[in-house]
Amino acid sequence: MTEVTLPVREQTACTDESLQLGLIELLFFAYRDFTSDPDELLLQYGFGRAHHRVLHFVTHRPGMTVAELLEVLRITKQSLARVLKQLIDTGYIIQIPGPRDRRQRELYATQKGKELALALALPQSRRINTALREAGIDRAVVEQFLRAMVNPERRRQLDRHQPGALAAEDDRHDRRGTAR
Amino acid sequence: MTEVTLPVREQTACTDESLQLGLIELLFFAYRDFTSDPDELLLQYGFGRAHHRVLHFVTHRPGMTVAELLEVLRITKQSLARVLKQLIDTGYIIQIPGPRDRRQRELYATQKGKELALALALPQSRRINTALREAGIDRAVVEQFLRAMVNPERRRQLDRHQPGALAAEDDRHDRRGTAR
DNA sequence: TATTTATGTCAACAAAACTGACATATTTCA
DNA sequence: TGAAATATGTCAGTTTTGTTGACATAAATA
Repeated sequence: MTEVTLPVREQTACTDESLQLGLIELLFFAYRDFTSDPDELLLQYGFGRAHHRVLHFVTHRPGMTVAELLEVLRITKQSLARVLKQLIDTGYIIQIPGPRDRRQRELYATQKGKELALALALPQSRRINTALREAGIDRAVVEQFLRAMVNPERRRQLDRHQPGALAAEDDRHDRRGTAR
Repeated sequence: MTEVTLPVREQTACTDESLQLGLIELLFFAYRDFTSDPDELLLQYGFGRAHHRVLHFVTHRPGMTVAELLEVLRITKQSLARVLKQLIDTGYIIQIPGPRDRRQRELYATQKGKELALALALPQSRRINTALREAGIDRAVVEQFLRAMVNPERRRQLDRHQPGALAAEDDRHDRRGTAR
């Protein structure tokens, strides 16, 4: 029964650090419950988690192009097309031709879309706030840890697109400006 | 552009707490990168993430029954059957009839299975350790937060099955003992 | 003008979940 | 003991969400 607690020799031989089995499992359980929060609501709208993700990013990065959305979600355009089309057809998202480059489609959440995005964020936000309070931990501490868990290449994006930070849009416009 | 930072009125009206948009996104990005760590390895073995999860829990809760595995994973038996059968057929997991109840199948990882489970845990563990170091945070703090993120009903299971804790097996045997 | 780029779309496919139905062996209960 | 409940396995069909590959269109760019 003791040898099931995984080979300690290999563990120390490879990394001289502990195998974080506890945190690995906790991440699984915590994330599963966290994502299950909006599920019931999504079901009522006939949407799935893929729709949730698209609506979230379009709402919080208004004016995002299709290419930018693909890069954030890391899926193929064919995969995105299905859910995005549904969100557009049902009036949660609108597309407008890019003012500088008319090939691009800038994406915006409608009022209806913003309201749904908020309704989906509320239970997740409540879970996080409750957990922070119960554990007696400051938001910034968890934020630091999670940020460090993200691949370094991706962290730049996070800095540019802090939800609520307005620098993001300006930055995007700058890039497109200099590209001409 | 400012109204996109979501209706502050509703936010305060509902919960008097902040909408944790930053943490919601960070959880998405962090978990995605975290789960992508073992992907390359899994691909080489012709397995997917579903196999990873099954192998993980069978390795760290040896003697688990099919029913217990289903409860932890929260999937249907038809869904489990497919991946479990593959793991058994390829010699990563074995089944033995429960000694007390011969209808049950107790699941055990083979040596081969334990080795793969370890190899899959290593990159995830490394990411966690690096993140803790970079953020200068103690493991216990993150553990407290993640535990509080899990649905309260589930936390009991976590206490019984701390990876590395040996009380789990005894507990299970006790339960089955009294059931007769 | 020719090429590249941004987007859209068609078709086929795969992983991993689901439901519903039914079979078998074993245990439990009246 | 015989009937009912339980643990597991399996067949068949469906859904969601991802994939590849191919090709079309409009707009920008060299």
